[in-house]
Amino acid sequence: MESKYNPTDIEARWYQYWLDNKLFHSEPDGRDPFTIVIPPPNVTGVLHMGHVLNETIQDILVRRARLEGKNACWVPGTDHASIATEAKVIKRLKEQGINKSDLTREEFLKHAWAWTDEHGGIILKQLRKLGCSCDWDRTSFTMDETRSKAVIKVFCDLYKKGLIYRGLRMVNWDPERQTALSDEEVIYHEEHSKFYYLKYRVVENPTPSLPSREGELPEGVHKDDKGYYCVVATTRPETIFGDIAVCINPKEEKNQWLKGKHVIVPGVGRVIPIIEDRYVEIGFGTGCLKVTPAHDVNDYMLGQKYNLKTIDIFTPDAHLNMDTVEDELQANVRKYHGMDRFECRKQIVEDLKALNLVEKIEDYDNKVGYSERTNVPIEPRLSLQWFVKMQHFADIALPPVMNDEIVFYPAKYKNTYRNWLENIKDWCISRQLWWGHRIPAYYDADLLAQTGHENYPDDKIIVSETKPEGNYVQDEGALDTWFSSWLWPISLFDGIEHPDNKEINYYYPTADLVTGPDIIFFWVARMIMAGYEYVGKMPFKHVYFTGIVRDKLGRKMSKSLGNSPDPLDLIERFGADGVRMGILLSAPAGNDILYDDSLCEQGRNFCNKIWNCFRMVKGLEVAEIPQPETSKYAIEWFNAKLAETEVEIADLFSKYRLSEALMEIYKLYCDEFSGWYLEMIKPAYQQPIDKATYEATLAFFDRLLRVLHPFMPFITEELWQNLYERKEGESIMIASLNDANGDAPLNGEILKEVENLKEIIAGVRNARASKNIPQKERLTLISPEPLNALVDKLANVEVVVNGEVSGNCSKFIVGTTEFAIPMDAFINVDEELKKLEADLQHQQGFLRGVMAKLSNERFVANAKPEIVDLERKKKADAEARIAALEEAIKALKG
RNA sequence: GGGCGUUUAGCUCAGCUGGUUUAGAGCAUCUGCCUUACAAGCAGAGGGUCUGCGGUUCGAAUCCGUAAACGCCCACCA
Repeated sequence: MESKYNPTDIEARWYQYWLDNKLFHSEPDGRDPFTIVIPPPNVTGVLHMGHVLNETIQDILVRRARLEGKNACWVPGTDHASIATEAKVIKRLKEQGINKSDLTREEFLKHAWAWTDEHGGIILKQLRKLGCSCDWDRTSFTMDETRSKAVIKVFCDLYKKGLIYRGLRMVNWDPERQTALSDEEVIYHEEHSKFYYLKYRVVENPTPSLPSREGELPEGVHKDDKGYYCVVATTRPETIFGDIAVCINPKEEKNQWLKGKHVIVPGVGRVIPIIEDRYVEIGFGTGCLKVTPAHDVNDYMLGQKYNLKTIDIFTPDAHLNMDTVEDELQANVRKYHGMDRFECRKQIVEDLKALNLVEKIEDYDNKVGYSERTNVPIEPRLSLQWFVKMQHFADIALPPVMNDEIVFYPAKYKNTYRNWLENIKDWCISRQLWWGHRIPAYYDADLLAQTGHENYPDDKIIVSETKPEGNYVQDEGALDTWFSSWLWPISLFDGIEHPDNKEINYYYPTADLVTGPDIIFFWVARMIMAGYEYVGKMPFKHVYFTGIVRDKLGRKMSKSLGNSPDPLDLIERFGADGVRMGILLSAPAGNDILYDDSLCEQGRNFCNKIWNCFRMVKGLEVAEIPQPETSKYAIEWFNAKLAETEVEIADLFSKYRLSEALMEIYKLYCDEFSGWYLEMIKPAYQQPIDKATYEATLAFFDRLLRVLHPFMPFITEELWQNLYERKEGESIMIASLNDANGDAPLNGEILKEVENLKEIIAGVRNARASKNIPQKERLTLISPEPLNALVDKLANVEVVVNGEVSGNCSKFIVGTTEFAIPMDAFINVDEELKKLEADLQHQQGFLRGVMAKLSNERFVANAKPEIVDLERKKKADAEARIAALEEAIKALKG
């Protein structure tokens, strides 16, 4: 065996072995189920560090459950990612010189499926490299037959229940992809923009009393050589073509003079009324708000309230459409026709400046909504869309999380969840896209020709899983991707089409969901809703929210920054086990993780350490010789240590503190097993080991491997297979933790004893280190009491009980016991004194602290008796130590 | 503008209902060692007035209040 672990071949070999033996596959049986459904990655996506974190955690949970004897089932699959995939397909078509608009829906879908087949599933292949133990036989796709049927059935069902409706609403419009988006798909960015103060001339003459003496105008009243005007501040001057009113707050003093007047939209010439509504905030801006009902959510609200007309001045791709402006004004606005909205903004401001209709321009920071997918500013747009009524769903989904039937890790996300559900808005589920589940709504073709979509009567819409007989046309829209995702834990087991089937009854509710907090609304909340609506039960019992993977400077990993390493490359360099350890090591639930390659390096080094432990153990020559007492003792101790750590790890698992569990195991291997146990039982150079010790050591190794296996599946399988003769088909994957645990009682006494021995040994090593005495040189250790022979073995000292302490000695104290190492040739009295005195000072300080408490009557009176007793013991111990130190110092000086 | 979270060693974090030898881990650093499993290693060491201020208490990193910094989520101020 090489002295370095070489993961590449080993990983490929064992993954194939697991596949060949169908060890990932699950069927319902008599065991307890443990189910995880994968958060389906985008079908055409590639593996990034976020996936590595997420999937590693899931694999750890699944593998652990398997070792615990549960029937673990991890269902993989991919998401069709409607808008993202459609964008990629369009981009590719463009590269081939094809425009989407030149294709029919069917032609486009052919291209999309071709793309999906070509790129789909790459990410699932990559998961295998990571070691993920998914049940690949169950691989699903949100647009495969079963999942699609479920989506359509649910749509029809909710429509029948009156929970889905069609309506003309102001929605978030993505002008790039030309589709509606849900509120959740809009991301707001703070932006440095401008506040444009525009002059709206007042048509009527002001009341004669208005101008004050000496030509001074009251606040809010403006006049120039062309007459009176009011000032409207806006961040979006390009929308003035759609202005239909100017709104003031009826209570605002400075704008009283405008009541009942009309003003002229600058540059456009439209005469519009001044309206009054308390919505306008007093004191903000000029107090005059331009009302553009077609292009702003609040303006739309005002428009509805005052029955204003709407003029939509944008095309679906957010270019100016002047055809909607009144004929008599066309001459004024025609030049803007077809302009891009931002280009138009510049132009209109220039033109208004030339007309002296711009009062001023100020810098202004405001929030602008961007499309999550295309990163283009959202245009609020009035359009006919499909919605899910959400109040019902909020009502059924809130209580189980708030009362911890579904447990969130970390719990802080309960707040976020509640906040969203308590302010729930209806969910816009229709998208003007082709790639996705087509909305199963049908319109009578003749009637539609007469009415158009907007005026088509609702009661004539047929919503059906199959196309109705006759001349019907189907709705052009597709459904939001999340409308299929929210069914995922149910539809994976065909629980929508066939409720009560064997699989759904066995695997549902699933055990854990592992996902990022960024999709708590998109996905987690909605799955809970669908779960209760369609199965009547929660979809999962625990939700583990991972953090966001950042680089070591704290920046989010992104393609554009180029700070995201390629996981496959990392696996190549450090091994999958190393990468898994690296990503997990500093990833407590909910905290962002600052990724750095050095973490994977630590993972790789750990693999190497385990590898060498194995080499050492298997390299031992076994002989029929008596077992040394020290080995017997070491075995007894390590048995207790292992049992203690196993309990600790189980506890950490139950709290989902996986990185801490891994750290415990790491220390168990490196410090306890390798650093202490193996040194304790190691035979002298080129000597054989006795059989009993050897067997016990192999058994320990077996247990160690099992407890580590969920974290590092490959190296543990490799070593486990080589530890004993194994039969074909055997695997550590399906070994049982319980078998390995045995029923080792926790021997607390020996654990304490060995900690004490370790301190004594460390004391000797310390003395050696500071005096530069090599390990080979045998020393004498004077002890007031007999010591376990392990001290001799590990510290290379001859223990003399109550030997005479004369001449120069290096002294140290463990607990309250003083030890001395005669070493007159090497001693430096000054240094030794310094050390002892420092210790003495520390002890005295400590004692003062204890005494302060004990001499405080109120402490003695109020504190719990056991606490007081403890302080008394501390006092006694400290005093004993101080006495020992003082004596040692005296002897040294003497 | 609301809400939530964080602030402990150079870095990343534990420290659960206040008391357990005057704060722990891993990494990094420093000092010795190529010691017969492992230099991707071993043995040792240094390093923190627990963000500031105030309070409760016999006793506070821990509970309460307050301030600051950072982060996240939500919200229609043009």
